[in-house]
Amino acid sequence: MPSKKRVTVMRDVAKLAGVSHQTVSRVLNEHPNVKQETRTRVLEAMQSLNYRRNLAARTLVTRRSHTLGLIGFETTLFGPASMLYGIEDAARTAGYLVSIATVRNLERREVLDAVDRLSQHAVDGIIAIAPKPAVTNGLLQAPSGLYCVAVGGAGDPDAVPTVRIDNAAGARLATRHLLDLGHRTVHHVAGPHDWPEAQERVMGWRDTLYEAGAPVPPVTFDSWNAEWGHRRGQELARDRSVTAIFCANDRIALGVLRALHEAGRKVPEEVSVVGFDDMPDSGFFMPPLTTVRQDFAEMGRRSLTLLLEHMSDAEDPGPPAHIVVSPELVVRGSTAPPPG
Amino acid sequence: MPSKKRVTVMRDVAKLAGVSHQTVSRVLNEHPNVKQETRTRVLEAMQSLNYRRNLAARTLVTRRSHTLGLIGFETTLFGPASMLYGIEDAARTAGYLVSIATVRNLERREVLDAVDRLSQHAVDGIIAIAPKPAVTNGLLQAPSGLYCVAVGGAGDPDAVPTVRIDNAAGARLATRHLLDLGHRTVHHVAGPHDWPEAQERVMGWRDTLYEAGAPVPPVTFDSWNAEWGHRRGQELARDRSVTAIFCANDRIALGVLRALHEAGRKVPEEVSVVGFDDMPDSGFFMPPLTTVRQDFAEMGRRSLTLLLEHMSDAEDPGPPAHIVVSPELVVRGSTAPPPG
DNA sequence: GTCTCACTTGTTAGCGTTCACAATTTGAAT
DNA sequence: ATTCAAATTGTGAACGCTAACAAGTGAGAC
Repeated sequence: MPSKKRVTVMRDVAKLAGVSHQTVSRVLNEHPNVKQETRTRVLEAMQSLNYRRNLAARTLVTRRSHTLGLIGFETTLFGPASMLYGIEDAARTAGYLVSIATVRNLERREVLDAVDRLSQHAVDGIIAIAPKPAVTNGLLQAPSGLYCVAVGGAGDPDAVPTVRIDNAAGARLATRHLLDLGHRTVHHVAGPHDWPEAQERVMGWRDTLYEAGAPVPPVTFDSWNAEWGHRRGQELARDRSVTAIFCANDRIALGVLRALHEAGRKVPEEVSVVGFDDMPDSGFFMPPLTTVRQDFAEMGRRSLTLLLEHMSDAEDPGPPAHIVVSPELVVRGSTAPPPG
Repeated sequence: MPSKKRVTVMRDVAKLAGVSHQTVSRVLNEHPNVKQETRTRVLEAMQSLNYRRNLAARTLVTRRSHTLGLIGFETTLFGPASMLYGIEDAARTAGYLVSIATVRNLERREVLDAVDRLSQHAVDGIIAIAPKPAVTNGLLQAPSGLYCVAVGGAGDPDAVPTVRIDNAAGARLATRHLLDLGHRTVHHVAGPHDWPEAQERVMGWRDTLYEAGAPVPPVTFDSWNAEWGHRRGQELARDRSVTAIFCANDRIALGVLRALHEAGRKVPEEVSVVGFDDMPDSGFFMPPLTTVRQDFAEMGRRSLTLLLEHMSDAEDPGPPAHIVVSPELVVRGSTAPPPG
């Protein structure tokens, strides 16, 4: 017969300490009105029995699971993965566990399904790594009492608290940097059309050109990967008037860099290139990439703080709060004054 | 007074359907002996009341939370992040939610702490993304009844079921490829000394050289990043006899590539370079990187399967099962026959 | 008709906490 | 000593579910 020893439970601790189970509970929850002596006695009993409280029981009665839900999309990429890390890091110190529900696409059904799974498991709140509004809209369907926050993309700001980077400002930083170096204008390789982040970067770039009175070259939206950068880079390489290219992210920049190299156009002597994100090894591209850094982990941490605040503002449903994080330009070797 | 509407509970469904709560429970758990007609009636009632069962209550009585714990290390990197994705993906289809506990270092305390957090939340099993034995050893401290599996690194094979890639085979593939191209020998830039994965790759590489009767150049262990590759690459670039370099991962390869470029040594005409991992954009390095691909997501999925099997083998504690995944060589543009 | 057995449903008792309230003790003020 | 409030502890009753058993139903065999 397999070992059938019962796990220690509050009553066992109570008996050993010579108190009632309620007193044990009070010690556990740091209730003020427990005599110091009793407290230590209980604590010792817990220690010696190696007692751990049963969170399921606690959740059942308090309706709070001390678990947070995370809805993630493309979490294998550096950005989302880092946000996840930041979120988990902050959640731990706040006494929460994080459960994840990744969505494979941004269809409404998939998102609702993720919310549903999380809410069945009684998460106290949800953070969505939400690059597209679809996710946030899904969140709104969440059963009332579930607090949500969107991070790292767009959400309807009137509906959900958000943490996002100032993409336009980042794009301005990059564009301004290139113009300041003396480039007549700056070309842009954009991300996917339906991602607000991609659009915001386009806007920041375009506005800066307008303000500087520089001509605004046509943009094409496509995707976030190196293949697209390579494809678009080949076109741009053929145009000898192109001297500065701002890419919507570092991966695109990698592709552009290669296309330029293949076309025999030197970076940064003939063409300058700027990325966005500052991925771990961007500093080792050829040449080292000048880029706009965003601190993903910090955004994750901030989003957790925001969620916790949102949760404690239970009775006071003011307008949703928003945090906008400022990006930072990292100048490396891929930018220089134009030739001639 | 804030809205105080109670959430629908099993009893409500039972009343509406005109049955007992137990019958509702049976329908929910797909118990065979429920009349078809009753079942549909209950199902309809659940639908119309938008009922979701309270998993905390269920967990309390069944002692199974349908949640799995994941202990992760450096989850922002592509490999671990992809495993996490694969695990979550498989867990979802198996009806489990995944809770994460990342460790910031591999100290014993940190790992024990993570296990503790997860077990308090009553996870049914734990998967550790465990690059170093420290993690696995921590797992062994887990309260009995908690099933553990280690993935993507080393664990004591006698103690815990594992899923790992055949690192030695991957290294052999890479080395063999270079030797077959006609290189006299192959240099290796290793990862960190205390990572079994790094050591296994060294062994595979060294064995292949031995077998081929090729000289075995000295190796240096250091870390997994591009900076190390760059540093070591500069040394190797100075040695004109070096014609082939096998790097312990793609990031190192990126650094090596740049060092060679800076030293004016052409890849692949003068020096061939091979990586390991096949990161998303390795195909857009300059030149496109020949590398050894490992399917991280698949490893994640396999580890989940293994865990589930392990859990159902409750009464039959045979020796731990192991899955070894074979890597695959992806030939791109960074390898060619030696000059001359 | 009645007996048996399989099928279907209902009843009761927990699972391990916390909550609300009652009961007791303490300590200082009268 | 007496009193009253504050501090401390204890007592039941939930929380929403499943397990175990009891009970009712109907069909087929005699």
